[in-house]
Order: sequence, then C-alpha cells, then structure tokens
Amino acid sequence: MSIHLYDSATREIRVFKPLTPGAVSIYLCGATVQAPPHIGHVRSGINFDILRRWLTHSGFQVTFIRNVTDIDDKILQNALKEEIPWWALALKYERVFTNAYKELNVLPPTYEPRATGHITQMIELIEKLILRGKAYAPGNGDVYLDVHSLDEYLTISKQKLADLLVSPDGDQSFKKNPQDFALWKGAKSGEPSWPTPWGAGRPGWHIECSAMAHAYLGEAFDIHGGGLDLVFPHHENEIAQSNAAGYPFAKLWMHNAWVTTAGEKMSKSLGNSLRVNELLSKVRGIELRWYLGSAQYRSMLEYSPEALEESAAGFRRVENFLKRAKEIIGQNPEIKISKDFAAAMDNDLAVPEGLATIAELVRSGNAAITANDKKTISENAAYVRGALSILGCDPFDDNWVGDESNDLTEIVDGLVKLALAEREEARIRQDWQSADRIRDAISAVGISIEDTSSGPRWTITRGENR
RNA sequence: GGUGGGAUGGCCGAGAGGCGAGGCUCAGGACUGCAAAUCCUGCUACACGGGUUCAAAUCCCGUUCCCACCUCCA
Repeated sequence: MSIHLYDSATREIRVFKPLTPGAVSIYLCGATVQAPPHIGHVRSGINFDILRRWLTHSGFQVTFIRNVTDIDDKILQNALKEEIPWWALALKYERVFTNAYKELNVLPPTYEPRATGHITQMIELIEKLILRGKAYAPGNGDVYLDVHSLDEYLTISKQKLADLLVSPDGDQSFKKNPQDFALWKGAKSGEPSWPTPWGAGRPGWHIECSAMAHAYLGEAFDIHGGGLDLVFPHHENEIAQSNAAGYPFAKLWMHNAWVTTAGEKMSKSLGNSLRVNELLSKVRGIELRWYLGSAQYRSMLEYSPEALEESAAGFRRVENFLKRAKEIIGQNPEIKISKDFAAAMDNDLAVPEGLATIAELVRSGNAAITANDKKTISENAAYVRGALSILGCDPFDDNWVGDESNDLTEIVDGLVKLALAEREEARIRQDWQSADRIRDAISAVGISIEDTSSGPRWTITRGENR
C-alpha cells in the first residue's frame, strides 16, 4: 500500500516517493494578508492539512512550510484605504488568518516565514540570477527575469510563450520582452523599500516563494502546493527563478480547486466571497471544516447555504454515533484507520470515498448500539474516530473540546436531570401532557431529549442557526 | 487566440469499459404514550448525436452549454 498523488506538472497520478526516505518536505503558498480570509482560502489550508495528516499517519516525518506574504501591491492599497501603516494592516490580517486556521483545526506549519523577513535571501537569489545571465537590471530600480534566456518555461501550465496575451499594464518600456516579469520593483515615492545593489525597492510577487522555499527546504523538495489559480503565473515564475538559479525545485505539484458560488469562482474582484467569520456564526468550526474538506481537493466545491447545512447535519449524525459509543464503552474510542479508508486516502486523497466508509461504519455501529453489541460498537467507533482524526474533525480532539464548554456540562446535566426526573414521574402516571410540557420547555432552551432503552438522553442542539 | 476543468437521479456528490459509491430529501415499515434518535425497505441516473465492443456514464468522433487561467487571486 502506498500513497498515490496527482502531479499537476505531469497531469497523472503517480506513486509518491520522497527525495529522502521517511521524510517529506512541503511548501504551500499561504495567504497574502491583505483582507480577512474567505472560505476558499481556508479550503486550501484544510486540503493540505489533510495531506499533511495523512502523510504523518503513513509514517513520514513532514516538514511543512506555509508562507505569509506581507508585502504586496494590494496590501499597500488597502493600508491607504484603512489609513493605517502597511505593516500594521499585514499583521492585523495575518492574525485573522491564524485565528481562522485555529478555529478550523488546521495545524500550524512547521515554520511560517514572512516575506519581509527574507529580503536578504531574495537579494542573494536575484544577484545569482543576474550573475548567471538570466536576469537584468535596466537601471530604473527594477530587476526582470529574462524569460527567453530560460531552457524551459511554462512547463506546468503547458502554454506557449507566444500564445500568452500581453499584459495591458503598459509599463514595459524597460523590459527586453513583454513577458519578462519583475523580480524586484524599484520604489515609488511613499512606498516601503529596502536597499539593494540596484537601488531601493521591494520584492516582486514571485521571488519570495523561491527564496523561502530554498531557505527552509533546500534546492529540491518534495511537494509544492497552492490554489489552482496560482499555476500561472505564480508557480511558473517560481519554477523559472529557481531553475534559472540552478535549483531543481519541487518534485511534485499539487493544486486545490476552488470554492465556487453559482458556478463561479469566489474572488475578491467579483465580490462574491464568503468570509470565514460569517459562516462560523452559522455552523461550528468542526462542521465548516467537515464541509470544506468533504470534496476531493481537485474538485470544485459549489457553495450554498443548503449544502453547508446538509453537510453539517451529516456530520452531527457521525458525531452523535461517536458520543453515544463513548457513553456505552465508558471512554473515548480508540483511533484506528480502516483498510478501506486508507485505500481511499492513498488514492490521491479520495475523501468522498473515505466518507462512504464512515457512513457504513456509522450505520452498522448504530445497529450495534441497538443490539448492545459492545465489541462492534467500540471497533466501529475506533475506525470512525480514526478517519475523522485524519480529516481534522475528531470531536474528541483537544482543539474542539473547548467548543463544548465542558466545565458547564456537569452543571447542566444536574439541572436537566432534575427536570427529567419530574417528567419520568409524569410518564409513570401516564400524564403525557405534563411530560410533553417539560420536554418542550427543555428543548426551548436548546437541549433535545431522546428516550432510549436505557432512559432519557439529552444533547445540546444550539438551535437551528448556531 | 492559447491552456485547462466540467455537465451524473428531486438535491448534493463519487466513480472512469461489466458487478446499482455514499449522503440528504421523499414514501412505506419497525421501535415509541407521542416525539426524537436509530434500523429496515423503496426511488436504476450519467448533456446531445453517432461509432467501437459480447458489454459504454466510463473508450473514439462530432455537437451544445457552463466555468476558469493567460491582470490580482486559494
């Protein structure tokens, strides 16, 4: 059994073999911290978090780098709008992102480098590129990569240089060729800048990732990830810069698809993006994560409020089984990975197929609860919990347990039991009216009552819209 | 113009030549004082037109429609 992954570069699924046996190095293009995250951003984080958890489970030592881009055109623009310094804006949104990742149980990366902390590495890389005759500084403070000097270009988007539409930004007077792209941008007045051999300026968009991947993962590493929209130009240009410097760079490219609404990509410019915070007021973090992680990472995920609610309800069914299993076996279920789930994950992270195995375990597990078959209950619960732990949705994970305000649970339990005792008395009298009145009163505050063979059981429902 | 992705039952969503993924909804049943939860049964779909094959949702040819990238994007 071995992990198979789809490589965007070769466009085929291949057996994954790391450069160093037993270890995997991953670089994921993280956020440009210019605004709060929408669910598309965190889908990427979740997809690669699942990859990371699966690789770790499979016995690999994973080094996971996810950068923060904290200097860029939009950051400068938005800082002007918000009337705060650009660095304050960047840090503000970096914290919002960090918080969103935490609320969705996305593990912190091994290291999370910021672009502005690696100016030195970028300058070194650019100098190397100039020395090798792959880049040029025309004297206006900019430095461009000479794409015609490359042995190869556009290898993963499979486009031809001549077919590209020329960007309409006009400012091409210093370029040898319109397709050349900026490694470094000369400072305009009022903009932040760093001193360089070519004058004061700031980084181009792509150079940071080449520099940071090199700094933390070396000249070659296993997996480079990001959203599908980064294939061109961002990743092509990263490859161009790194290869031109003599680095083999990434061995495998993985790209997650988007979250769409009404068939259209969620994007800032369209204004149809859904903020993470917005949705966290509708469903719990664990439910949002379950939803965003439920589609295969290369499939578009079509968002609708109904789809989210349906998915959340589906998760609650799974969660409910685990909690009932815990009550019966008297402790948290073990964490085990079933063969079927493993086979699904090994197949390019086929989460939907994995979900089907969970559904079957929950169904037969519930039947086992009815039959009071403890062996099957604990076995199924262990496999379900194992699968959920890979998906980052294990309800017994410390990250989520805080959600439950556990310290209050016992107090509530005492109160609810008082009321239930009264209801039981009414039921013995066959005074259904009183019994139902008590049940209705309890459910009105967001606690639902189920009569089971072993007596009444209560759970917090939080109402429809939380 | 170039490069990709897609169209699957009421809905969501997998699969990728034969053996009905799965979920949700709905209908019926079991359990229940009634609910809720749970279980059981039912609902034979793959954009369109050709073709290949013993066999096609899956392969080939053609057509229609949708989305995206080539400017900032996860």
